[in-house]
Amino acid sequence: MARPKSEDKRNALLDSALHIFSEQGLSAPTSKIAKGAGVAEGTLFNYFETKDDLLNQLYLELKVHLRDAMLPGYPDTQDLKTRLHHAWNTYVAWGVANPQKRKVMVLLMMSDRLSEASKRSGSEDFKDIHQHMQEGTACGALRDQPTAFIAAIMRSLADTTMDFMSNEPEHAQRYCDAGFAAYWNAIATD
Amino acid sequence: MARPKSEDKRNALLDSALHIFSEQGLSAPTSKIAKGAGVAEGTLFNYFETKDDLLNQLYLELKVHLRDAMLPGYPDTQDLKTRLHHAWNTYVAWGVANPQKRKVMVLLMMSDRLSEASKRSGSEDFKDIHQHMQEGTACGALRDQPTAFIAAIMRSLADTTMDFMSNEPEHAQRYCDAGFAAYWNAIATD
Amino acid sequence: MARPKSEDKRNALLDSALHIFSEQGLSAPTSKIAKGAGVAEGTLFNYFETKDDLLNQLYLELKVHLRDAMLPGYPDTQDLKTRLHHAWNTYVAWGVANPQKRKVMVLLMMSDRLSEASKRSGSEDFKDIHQHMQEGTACGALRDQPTAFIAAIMRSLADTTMDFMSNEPEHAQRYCDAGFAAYWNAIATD
Amino acid sequence: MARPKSEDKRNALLDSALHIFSEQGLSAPTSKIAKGAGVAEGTLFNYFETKDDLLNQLYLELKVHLRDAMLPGYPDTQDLKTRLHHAWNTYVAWGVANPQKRKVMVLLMMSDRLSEASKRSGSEDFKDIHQHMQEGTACGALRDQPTAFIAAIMRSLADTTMDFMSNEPEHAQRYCDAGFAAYWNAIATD
DNA sequence: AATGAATGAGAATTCATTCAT
DNA sequence: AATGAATGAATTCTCATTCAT
Repeated sequence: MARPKSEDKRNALLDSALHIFSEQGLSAPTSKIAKGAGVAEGTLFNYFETKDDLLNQLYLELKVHLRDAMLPGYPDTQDLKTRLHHAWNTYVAWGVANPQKRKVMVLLMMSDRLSEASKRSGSEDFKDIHQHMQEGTACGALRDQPTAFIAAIMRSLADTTMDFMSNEPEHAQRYCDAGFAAYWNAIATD
Repeated sequence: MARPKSEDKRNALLDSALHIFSEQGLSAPTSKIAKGAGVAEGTLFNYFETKDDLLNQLYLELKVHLRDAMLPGYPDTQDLKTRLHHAWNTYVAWGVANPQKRKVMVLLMMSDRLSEASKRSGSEDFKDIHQHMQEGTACGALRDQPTAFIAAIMRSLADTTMDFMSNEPEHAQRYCDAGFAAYWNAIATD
Repeated sequence: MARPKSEDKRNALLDSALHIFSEQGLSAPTSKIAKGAGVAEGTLFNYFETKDDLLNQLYLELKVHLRDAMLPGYPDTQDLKTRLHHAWNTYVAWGVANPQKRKVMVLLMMSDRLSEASKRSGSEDFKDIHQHMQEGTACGALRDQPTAFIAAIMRSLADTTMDFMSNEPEHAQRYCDAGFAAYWNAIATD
Repeated sequence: MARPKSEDKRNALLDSALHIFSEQGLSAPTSKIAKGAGVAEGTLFNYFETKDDLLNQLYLELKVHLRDAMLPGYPDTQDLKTRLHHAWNTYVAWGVANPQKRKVMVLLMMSDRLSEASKRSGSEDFKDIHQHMQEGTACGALRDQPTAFIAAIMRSLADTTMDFMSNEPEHAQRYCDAGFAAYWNAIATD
């Protein structure tokens, strides 16, 4: 009875938000997002209570999308380097394939518009991955540092690497390899 | 003396902008900035044509400020590790001492409101420092990568390090040391 | 039975409107009214063409409700004072027992959203009562004034009285008696 | 320096608000009020922080306006009837001369948008007048009722009276006199 | 040059009403 | 008839910028 709230429209709105935020920043007006999704301005607020709600839900979608890109095929049983390499490669591949998603994710994390609940839920999504990375990191320069630090360093190195990959696509592979080599050297001792 | 526009006021405006942007983001209204500087709303536009102009000039000021913190005492003649350690230490010291400046600098760089001219001019300021870092980096995992990459990696590692230092001040020194060790391992081979 | 639109639903809507308007004023959204009645937003417009139509019909319902509270047991054959006392007592009793109805009735009358037809129809309902009050008012200060004026004055005095009764329930009876005494003195000479 | 905030504009806004509210109710849009005052939409918010602020300030202006109409020439030293007659006459004269002000005042008082502070301040304005009315009311049907009740009754009787005066201007004087006679009979015994 | 009032183009929402299901 | 998603005009308020003083 009545039209069901369409998952398509919700996705169209999130997708439109993604594109517009990546181009114009999070201050882009909701009217443009609605137009980009092909719906009326008011319709956006049928799917998201407020703009901030849209922001938070978009964040969670992105987190899940990234996790789903990183989790499959995780070489649980292999040694640390192999596991980290998998994390590195899947993260970089995701970021290179989804530059807008990566950019908006950063904008969101810097924006102070994410609720504590969203942040928690977003971290929750990555519990598995962090656990996979955790075991056996205990060597090298970062021997005594918390896993969060190791993970944050991977993230920052990978992000920097991706920036260069995007700017010089012809050297993308070289940067990717060098980036991981640097990361591995940074945290471990062969 | 005969200069009509007071340098003091300009500085007060930039300073106020820094504080307000660091607290409220770049979308903070110009009226608040003017108030924080103790001048009238309209006066701001005697010193900066537009809000974007203010943003760009603030960016350049921050870049120069950082460079002036990193350049003096540079151990030109010492070996690479010593030089990089100096860069690391001065950068981290600056960031820890000026968290607002660091935060606003990041906000500005992510904001797509910086003109190409500003970005170029900002890079220009760091030519010297990059040159100092450049010589003799040719070893380790990043042997064949451009200095810009090496520098960007330092920046990202240092930024991550500083985030942890701020969050856990009691372990600040440990993070700082571990961060540099990681960096050095990342790029060089002893 | 064969009636498609349910009288129950119509009543539920009017009842919900009453409660919500009394709490939030006439600008309360129709969606809340529908929800309060346990029907869908759109259903409201199957029973009332527009919000204004709902307002007008609610007004008429309230008028009838009040009349039905005042009419039974009217001491037609008694003297004026007795009749007016009956009118006073039944009106006050109704108002005290139905504060929401009284409030919304006032809101509606002040709202300029009642059609002429509704106003006329509402007055029509009170023709009998006015007639009952009319006969033999010809004495006292209001000797030469139209019954409508006498009735309006009763209404305003009773409303004021009820406001004080509500605010000071412990003195309700005193106010009620004093109010009627004042009214009787106002219009008649013993 | 700079344009001073003009008292004229503030008055034009309050005046425009008065006219528009009296015709369309308190839900009339601020844009119409601004237009009616001959200023830009945004200008309204230079003079009144919010629409509610405008409402509250308008209320206070009206209260003061009424008080200024009732206070001068108050026959302090005369007997009660004379004093009440003065109050009655000045109030009715004000209401008849300013039907919009009277209507909007009622709308405001019923609106639940007045702050406690405004209500208090509005009452404060009438302290003198209430005091003048107070002394020596101790007789008649309302002998034992609080002054507030006596005053409220005057107000409601006078309002009703004015409604009839407006509807039948040719009998205005008759209604006015009859109204006061009714009031006096209501509360006192000669 | 300095001031701050004035401006008006947005911005995020709300909501009566329509209409596909 | 009932539903509730979709609509888009309307609303309050913000803010970069202009301009009279």
